[in-house]
Amino acid sequence: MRIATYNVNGVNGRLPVLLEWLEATAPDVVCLQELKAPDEKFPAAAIEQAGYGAIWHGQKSWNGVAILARGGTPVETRRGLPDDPDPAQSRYLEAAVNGVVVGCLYLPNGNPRPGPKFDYKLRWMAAFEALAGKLFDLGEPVVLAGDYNIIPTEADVYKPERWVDDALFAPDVRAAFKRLTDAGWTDALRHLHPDEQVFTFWDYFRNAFARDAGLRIDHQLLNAAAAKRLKAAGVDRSARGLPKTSDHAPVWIELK
DNA sequence: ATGCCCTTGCGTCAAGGA
Repeated sequence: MRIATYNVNGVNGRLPVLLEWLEATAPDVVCLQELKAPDEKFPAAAIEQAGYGAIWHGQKSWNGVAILARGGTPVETRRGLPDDPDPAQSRYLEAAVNGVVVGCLYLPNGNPRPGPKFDYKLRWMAAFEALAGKLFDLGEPVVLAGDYNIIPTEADVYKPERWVDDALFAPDVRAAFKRLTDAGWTDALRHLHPDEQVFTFWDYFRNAFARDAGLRIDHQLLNAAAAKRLKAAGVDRSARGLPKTSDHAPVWIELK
């Protein structure tokens, strides 16, 4: 079972890229972030045509998350975080697919720091951490996949010194991510590629992708039941090179 | 220290992203 997460940066603007990638790689489950579309503008027909059932949690202009299942339909288990600090922002959706619980998240960016946006990021992370605590011991495999907007360590950014004041690399943000892995959640990509430089995002500025000036901010955290089944993980870098593409690349894991 | 690029929205600029 292959589970992918992909911040599409506008599901309608990137629809040709999304469909090309689905066709080329055929993941079993896909978590999408940054739909930037209200519910009624989610391209459900085109996605169904590609062979995927879907559930989505949209919002006008910003945010928005969706879960796709190849040849089926995800069974929704949660919409929004419990104690969400701002329920108007669509950033969390959760579903069961073939016995695996998949949480799809779009964690707030938090810039500029300090400020209200950074405070919101911290509050959102606290609510997410509380939910993760409940999900870990569910008994079934759980995968929390999405755009975390967190650079976990200096190894996850092309030039750490440039990012010391950024909300993605802030000490309390990195500490929150470390608390999750210390609690037993497995950072799938880093677990299988401990010494490799692996990026999932390259900004549109300064020809960043061509220079490989990237960040690793899209993650899949696995509870113990899911980690036992982890076989492989990787980044579909080729999608980042397509015309009119997202600034993120899809990240995938393979579970036995 | 700042802009770079790219998206959406009632829109020909602003705001958000990371």
